[in-house]
Amino acid sequence: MKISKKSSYTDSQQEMALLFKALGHPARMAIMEFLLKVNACICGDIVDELPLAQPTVSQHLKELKNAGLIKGNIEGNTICYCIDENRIEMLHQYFTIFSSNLIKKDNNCC
Amino acid sequence: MKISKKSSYTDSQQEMALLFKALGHPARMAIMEFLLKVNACICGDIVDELPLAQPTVSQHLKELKNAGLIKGNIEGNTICYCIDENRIEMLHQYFTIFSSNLIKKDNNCC
DNA sequence: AAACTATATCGTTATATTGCAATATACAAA
DNA sequence: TTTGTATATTGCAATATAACGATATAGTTT
Repeated sequence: MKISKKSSYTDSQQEMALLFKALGHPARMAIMEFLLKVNACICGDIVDELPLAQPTVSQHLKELKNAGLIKGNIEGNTICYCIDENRIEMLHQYFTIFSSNLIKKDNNCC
Repeated sequence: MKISKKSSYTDSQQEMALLFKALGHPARMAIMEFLLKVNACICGDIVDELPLAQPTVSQHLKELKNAGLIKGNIEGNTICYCIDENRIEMLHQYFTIFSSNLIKKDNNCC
């Protein structure tokens, strides 16, 4: 091994990676955008909307929920899902900061 | 099969998913943030920075490059990598719009 | 040209993800 | 309480990803 090598990644890097990973599938992007479009919440309509079987949708919803990107609320028979605004704001902030750090600098290659 | 079922995802959903997927790994987040930190460009220093072997880093760089998140410039013996600002701006924009669409609405559940 | 340096590619192994049929759970309605 | 509806879980097969040693490529230096 060469010289140093950091042993691990920062908490932030790991947390952000989990968020991005959750968004890193077209079906989950479609779910997020569908939830955005239909405003409030929805449950099994997502199954009708996507070209996927119910268990597969359920699994994708679980992943989005684990990442904190959506919330689910049990209402009798159904479960009402909606986007967690805080998480979206977090992502928005991340790129605002990233972007402004980029602009300040000047690449001397590429 | 129930009623309709859209056959596929939009181009945008697929493209964004590819971007997020590329960012969905702590090593690649670390590379992006390292490139941001060191301002200009870097090549094999990333190998020293991360707890990964050279082929693994090379592979992660390739994925980031395929997603268009970074650019690589051959300079004699070395390759100088840097962030593609346009792609970052695209991501920033995405969440700006997403976020503003969210705020306008009022969830009636969750 | 030979040796060295930086990076990419190949081949392989281990692990994770995706998708779904079948089944379970839990509530609702009859 | 039986039937139906909505959702989750399980188990499995197919595929993708992550990591890395070995090796290839390409430029640099001597």
